[in-house]
Amino acid sequence: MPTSKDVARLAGVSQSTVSYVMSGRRPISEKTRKRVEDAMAQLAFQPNAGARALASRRSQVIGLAIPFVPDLHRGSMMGFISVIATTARQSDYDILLVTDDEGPAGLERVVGQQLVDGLIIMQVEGDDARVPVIRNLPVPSVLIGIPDRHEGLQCIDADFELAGQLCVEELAQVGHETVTLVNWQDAVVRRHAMNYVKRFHRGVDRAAAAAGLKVLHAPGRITISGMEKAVAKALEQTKGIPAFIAPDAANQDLLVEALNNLGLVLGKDVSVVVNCSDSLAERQHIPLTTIGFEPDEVSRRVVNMIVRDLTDPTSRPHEAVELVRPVLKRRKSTLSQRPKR
Amino acid sequence: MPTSKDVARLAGVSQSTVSYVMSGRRPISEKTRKRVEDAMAQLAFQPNAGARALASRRSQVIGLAIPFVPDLHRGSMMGFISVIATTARQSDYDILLVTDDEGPAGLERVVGQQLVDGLIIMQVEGDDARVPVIRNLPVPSVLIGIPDRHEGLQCIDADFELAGQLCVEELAQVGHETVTLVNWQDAVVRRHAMNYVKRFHRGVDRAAAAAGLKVLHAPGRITISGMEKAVAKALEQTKGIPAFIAPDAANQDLLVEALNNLGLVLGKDVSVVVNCSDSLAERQHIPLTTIGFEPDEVSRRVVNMIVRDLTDPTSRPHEAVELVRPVLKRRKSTLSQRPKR
DNA sequence: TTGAAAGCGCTACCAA
DNA sequence: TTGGTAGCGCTTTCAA
Repeated sequence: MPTSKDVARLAGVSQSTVSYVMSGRRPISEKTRKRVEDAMAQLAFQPNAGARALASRRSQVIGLAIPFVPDLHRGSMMGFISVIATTARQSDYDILLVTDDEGPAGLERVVGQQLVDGLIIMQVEGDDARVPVIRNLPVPSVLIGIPDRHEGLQCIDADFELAGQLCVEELAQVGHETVTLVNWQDAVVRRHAMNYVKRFHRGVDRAAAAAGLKVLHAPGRITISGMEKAVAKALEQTKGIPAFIAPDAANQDLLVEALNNLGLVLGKDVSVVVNCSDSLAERQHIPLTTIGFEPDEVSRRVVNMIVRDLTDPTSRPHEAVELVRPVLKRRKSTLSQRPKR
Repeated sequence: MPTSKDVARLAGVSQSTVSYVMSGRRPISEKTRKRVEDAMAQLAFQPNAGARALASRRSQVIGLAIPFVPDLHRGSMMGFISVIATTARQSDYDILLVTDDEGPAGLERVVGQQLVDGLIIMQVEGDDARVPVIRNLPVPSVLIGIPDRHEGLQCIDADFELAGQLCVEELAQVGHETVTLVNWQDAVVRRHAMNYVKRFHRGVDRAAAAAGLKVLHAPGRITISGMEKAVAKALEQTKGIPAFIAPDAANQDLLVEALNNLGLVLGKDVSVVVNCSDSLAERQHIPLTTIGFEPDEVSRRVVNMIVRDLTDPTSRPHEAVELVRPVLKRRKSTLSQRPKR
């Protein structure tokens, strides 16, 4: 493999000139630049990453901490990862995976070995063991998800509170007076209760209070019979035409099925609005009014945040919480337009 | 950050001794080893990856080429990635992502920069543009999927031919004389026609010939009405109780729905066997007899293949095609036990 | 069983 | 606008 020394010799310049042509860190005359670039092309030169990292103390690699148990959200996760990797490349960074089964120690390892210049942490929970660790790491990191204690950290997440609010407003607008919020399934609640689940609920409750709506809370059943019971109970306690908000993807199909089984016609006898917490694109097929997020946007923004930290030497450890706006997809046919008063 | 020089000083040995303690490449007395290890622990020493890569000419990183368009199989993909990363760590390798949108050039880049010691290529198609490129790369690589021309390459894939065969045998065993094979959806066929689609069909056709069954081919519709037409047509041409094989996940739900709509009772009026090309685990909820693959096994084996290449200096570029056996999950209730003769 | 020292290929400082 | 050169932190040969 050719080295920059070979390039320098062929171009008749010094090795440092070759280096400066690559980095652009000092002015080079058009003439020598051309000679160097020709030589590089002729030799098919590629700079050695290890040597570069050693000399410059920057690896041009970002560590991406991926969740170990991808049974929930597994589909959307993939979208995040590939967009993150693609976006990182645009700024000349590569992505190295850090799996969760190494635990927080994995983060210390890749940083300690100076394999990575920074970290992106996916699926951050309210009380996440990785958070105290990254606080003490000498590299910048950006979190996807908002931990309870996030002073001094940079986080980005979907705005679940706003999503909850929009769901309610949508239903209030067509005249509903009572809405039933179907919770996430238990596994999710257990894991993320203190995080986005809470934020979504808060958005729902506040908007309902503001609009004078009553909110019924149904548990997030994962069986059809459980769901039917929950729906029946909600119906009893609802006056006027019932309305449902179902944020958990696993429950959305069940809810529709349960309503069907009970002989309720969507958009006529009942309204349903769902929140797609993960990927909007993925659940396009659901014929419901949905509020979801563009996963690509989160990915792009998270990369931009860390790249800025990595390239801009000023403005260091500043706290920032970015919330990504949900996108509403309205399907009129699933909203009952004439609720009884 | 402490260096191996610092460790050496603290332990009162030379830097080379520290290096040999880490690599184990030469005998060290128990006494000095202890001193060095204590010093390392005391300083929380971590070797600098760049320096190590530069000096040893091995980065201990494996490049993982992930598909750009993960709309199909997106869920299972995630499982592959995390298991690959986890398994690689057991052999002290990290995983660097190479996105497909850099094209084959991305592979040349990471190898040329000596960022990676080897490559794992996911989702290889029959006629894959990356294949000619990796042939000329000076590092080992392992493919997931089998390209048409694979002389001298190391590939691993699910055994789709065997899967097709098992589907047919399962139906033959309960007495069916005609089976209808519902094709993959068009998008998949277009992309993978020459690869696993063909292999699955071959398995079906051969087993059918051997058992004296007739095979009807239905197109892989993606609308319910299209599916109903296809089913109706299949019924006309079937004598005895009809049986279906539906390998494409997207079609499986549709098929069941279409059968329902036509008033056919699964396991009584009709038998259905499906192949889950991607992840067995993911589609456990389907109440059908399925033939699928353990995605984790593919992932583990692919990593083991490349690690062996990377660590065992002998036995180089050898061709190998490993096929992973499908796993049958039988649900008696979905197989009609008394077909007419 | 251990040490000394020469690089690995690049960056960046100091001069010119 | 360019060149010379001293490292970056590790591995590995050569000697002892």
